[in-house]
Amino acid sequence: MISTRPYAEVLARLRRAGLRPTRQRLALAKLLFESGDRHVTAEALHGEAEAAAIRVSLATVYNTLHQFTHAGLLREVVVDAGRSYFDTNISDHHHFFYEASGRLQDVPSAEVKVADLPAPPAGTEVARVEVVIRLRDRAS
Amino acid sequence: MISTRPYAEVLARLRRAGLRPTRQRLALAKLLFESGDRHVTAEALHGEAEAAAIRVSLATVYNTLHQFTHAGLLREVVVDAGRSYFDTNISDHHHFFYEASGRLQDVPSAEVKVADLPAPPAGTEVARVEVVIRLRDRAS
DNA sequence: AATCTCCTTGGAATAATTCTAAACTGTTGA
DNA sequence: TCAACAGTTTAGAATTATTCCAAGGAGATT
Repeated sequence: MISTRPYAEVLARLRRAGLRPTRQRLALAKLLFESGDRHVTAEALHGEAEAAAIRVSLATVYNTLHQFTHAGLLREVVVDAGRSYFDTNISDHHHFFYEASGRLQDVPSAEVKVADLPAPPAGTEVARVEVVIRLRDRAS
Repeated sequence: MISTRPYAEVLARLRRAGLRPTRQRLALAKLLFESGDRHVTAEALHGEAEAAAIRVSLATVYNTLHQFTHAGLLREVVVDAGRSYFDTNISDHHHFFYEASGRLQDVPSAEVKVADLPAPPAGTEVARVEVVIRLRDRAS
């Protein structure tokens, strides 16, 4: 039964990433990774934690999101000035961005073909190619 | 002679965009549009203006960048959390982003092929497709 | 030149994020 | 089991980028 060991899975995930499994990290990891692919901001995750009666400071939420990102558990996506989104889907994929609502949505990499990329300038290498499809409400 | 009417060109550009050609807008437009394709932040442009002995407040730089963007003279590019870049190249193209230095560089749209875009969700239309090639320094 | 509207300004306000120093806790080794 | 260390968390201050505001200034039109 999963419910008898509710933290086993996220605990293993943290250990694999070499992160000390503290209460806060376990709780945040649970929120992040146990409900499918998500795109959260620090504020939003902090709000969820509060709603779930988990006491975590906003600073810790920021720390944790960045640590998870460095550990490869999350991906940071920048689409909106002055707001960072963290994506629990770390596989190769792209995004729809709803400009009106600020919502992000995954687009499987299979549904977009990016070809003929120019060679990276000397001394650099490609860290990632991001495709953002910005959507606006259709007038009509 | 161009030098006898140094503002004629930017003045015409502002008029075409329906923007009242004030001293500040003229000066900023000159900085922006008379040296090829550029990617500036508000702070950077404000610094340039100061260096050129043009007295403009930072608030006006922000106002102007947004007005130019709405008028189609600039394009806003978001690649870096908490920092907006304004691109004087408004033609269809993409970007290299040097993560180490925060520099942006144009990539002609002809050099990247994006195909098989998924259809935009119902009620929306594609405002723009942005491809950002994130570069890191090559370790070696 | 009068007038109207739009623009610019400095400074305060806001928002997102980072910093800091002190208190706390998971882990390790005895 | 417990001491002790290193890594973690915290509240609140600090920082950064940007926006807001109210008042004065300046293009445009007559």
